[in-house]
Amino acid sequence: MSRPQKRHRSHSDTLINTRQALLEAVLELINRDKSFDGISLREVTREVGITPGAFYRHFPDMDSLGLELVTSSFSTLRTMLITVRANPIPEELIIRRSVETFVTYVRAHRRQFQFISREAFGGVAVIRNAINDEFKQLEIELASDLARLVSSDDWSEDDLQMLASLMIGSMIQIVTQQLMGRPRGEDDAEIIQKAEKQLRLIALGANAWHSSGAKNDA
Amino acid sequence: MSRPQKRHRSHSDTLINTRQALLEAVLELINRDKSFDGISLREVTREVGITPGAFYRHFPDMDSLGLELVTSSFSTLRTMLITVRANPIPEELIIRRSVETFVTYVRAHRRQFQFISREAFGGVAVIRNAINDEFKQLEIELASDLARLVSSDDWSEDDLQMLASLMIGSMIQIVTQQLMGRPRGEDDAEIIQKAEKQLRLIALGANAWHSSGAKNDA
DNA sequence: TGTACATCAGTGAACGCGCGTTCACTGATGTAC
DNA sequence: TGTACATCAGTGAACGCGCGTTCACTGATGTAC
Repeated sequence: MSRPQKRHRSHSDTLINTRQALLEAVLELINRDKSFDGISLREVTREVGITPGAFYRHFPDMDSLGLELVTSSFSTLRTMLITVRANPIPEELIIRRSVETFVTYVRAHRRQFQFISREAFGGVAVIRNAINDEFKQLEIELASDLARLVSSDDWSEDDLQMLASLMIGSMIQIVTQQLMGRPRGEDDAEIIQKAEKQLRLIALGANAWHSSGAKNDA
Repeated sequence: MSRPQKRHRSHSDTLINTRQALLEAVLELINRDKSFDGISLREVTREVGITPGAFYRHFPDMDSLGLELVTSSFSTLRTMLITVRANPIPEELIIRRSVETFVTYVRAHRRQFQFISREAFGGVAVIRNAINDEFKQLEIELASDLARLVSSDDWSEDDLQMLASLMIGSMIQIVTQQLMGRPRGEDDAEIIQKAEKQLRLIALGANAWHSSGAKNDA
């Protein structure tokens, strides 16, 4: 735990560092079972080791800090998705490898994913909405990826959107289940296996979808 | 909004009523975009119109009140699931009717479902864990229901559990999407259609599952 | 029916505490000459 | 290279406020006789 600063820091030292430390302090406090809603500005500065007033050199208020955390966390999430897609994988293994990458990545960036999954439904409207806008965006991107993968005249735009939403939804479910388990989970293997099965079942459903006429009798 | 009491209430009047009012006040405050974590005892008593000290006549602390809210909300949820299963429905319509019932029920009990979906991933560990225990229980119940529906030697216990978890997960996803939309949503029809499609796709996947050998190559 | 008494939900004042925000300040750094 | 000055992250004290919890109390009700 950090002690109060006894001397003034140089500003080239800290202009970037303190700002970063404030962001990370919030992640740390969320990791210790707080809601963003329940974290005080003073707690955050205490964690970093600066006086409360110094907070205002970096952010106008806590909400602004929270919004920046949303942006940077989703940037991490996007990096992961690019990683997943970049590796050319034999079709046979695409689901398993994707799930493995995903679960590994979540474990490596535990606190950011914890922030997103906790605040996606949380009490601070401005942050909740920002997170859900980002998820909507991910769904749109995934839908356009899927359009390239399937023979697209079998799928309406609406149905692709629906499928993308189901997949992102399952992904969210997997993360939250992983994060809910005990911190240093070695039962990752179990989660991977379950998630893989669920995605495989969805893939089977998608396969059957375009040939079943199910899309037309709604 | 309630005004402060000017007279003492009789205790037969209130023994039950004030207690109920405290529970509902928390739901109301959550509906106004707070996290349980960010709601103060004084806010709750102010909402009800009693002095802060009177809170302790009904609950030892806020956490106890929260846990009771979990219990009563899940009792509402179970009642709904019984409603869904009770009506004998032609197989053809089972998904559509279930989704319709579900969405209607969620709208009618908006605040309780809002509480569950917000606090399921929220910052108060004791409440988050209580909610997730309840969800686990629902999955087990659903899995045993499914065991009766499918020819059960085609499905391992593990896979039934996996399917139940996927279905409950989709359900949660549907609720949160519905609650995220604007309060008096007339776009319920749109949500119903999307949710129905997603569950139909999962059903197709489940159908393909036992005949595909997918369950064996994990 | 009338009276004395026990029960107990709610009162209101008090407490010490942590909160967000403000402000004049300090002192290390980078820059201009 | 040495000096004077501007910049600005962080200080520390102060403010008024809402918080959770305690406690002796009040007064409406139900009950025993």
